[in-house]
Amino acid sequence: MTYSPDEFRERLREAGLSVTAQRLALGRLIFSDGDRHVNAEQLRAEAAAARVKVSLATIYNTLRQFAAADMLREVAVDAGRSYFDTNLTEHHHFFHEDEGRLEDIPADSLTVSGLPVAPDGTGIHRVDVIVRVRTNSSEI
Amino acid sequence: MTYSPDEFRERLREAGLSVTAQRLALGRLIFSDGDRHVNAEQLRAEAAAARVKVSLATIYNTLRQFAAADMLREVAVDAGRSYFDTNLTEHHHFFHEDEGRLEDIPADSLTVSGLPVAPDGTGIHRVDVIVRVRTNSSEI
DNA sequence: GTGTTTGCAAAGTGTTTGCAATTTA
DNA sequence: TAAATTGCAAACACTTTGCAAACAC
Repeated sequence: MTYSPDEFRERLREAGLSVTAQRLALGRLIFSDGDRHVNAEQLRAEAAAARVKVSLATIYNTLRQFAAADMLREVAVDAGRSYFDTNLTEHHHFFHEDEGRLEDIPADSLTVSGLPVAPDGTGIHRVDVIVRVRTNSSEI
Repeated sequence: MTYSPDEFRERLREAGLSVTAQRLALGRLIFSDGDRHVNAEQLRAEAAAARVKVSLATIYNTLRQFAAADMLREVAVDAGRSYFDTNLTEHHHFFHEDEGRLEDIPADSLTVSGLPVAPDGTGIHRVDVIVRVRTNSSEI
């Protein structure tokens, strides 16, 4: 996902969030570069590198708020950390277990067929496919 | 998965784990009832209910050791908790988001086709399909 | 001006670890 | 009796929260 500065302000307003320096700065870091995956710690490092002054608490709150506003999608791959994806279209993920890194798999290169009916009283909210990959042990 | 008492002792030895009262008791709780999903907190509650004396630290260590010994498979569905599955055969999961509960989807009722090649230098370790379901909002 | 947001530090959750006492092999 | 395991409490990683000061509208 990518927003123009104006679109992004607009998007914040739609979400009922006021336009603050922190949200603009984090939004720029998160959304300026096409589809990507972030977690709080990475974002803190990027903010530091870009000399953006934001507290870690605000980073967490912002990620949560953006996810609640459907500007980010949370991806559960690791019991330890939360990852957020800027790509909101249907697609799946490679998870590099060695590096703790996510990579998109375009929706059309992978098909889930024969999806079972959801158990009684429930409806399908989402289907996540995580292809866990590992670095090949070096060969001769 | 289910083990007879002797099989279970044997399985522990294969894994290089000594046979202790705690591992037997937890093993009984985990593996006595066909395929199931556990997390540490649930197991603690079950142990308490069964008047099994085990510390929470031992529960965590045991779950980790059983997973390392391929007696359990860890399933990542939630950034908060770790879930462990006794079903080691190929299959997938419903995750009941409202209840934080896993349910098996038999392997043959769902097919993933067109699996992409793993990125250069990596190999596929596992493919996890999580079908996230939610309780239907009550209708009129 | 009023309500929202920020940042800090403190608290919270789930998990791991150091170490003395206990148990297993 | 040597090595492994347990339980406790302390430490840990990640995340959330309470509240006063700062900011948006």
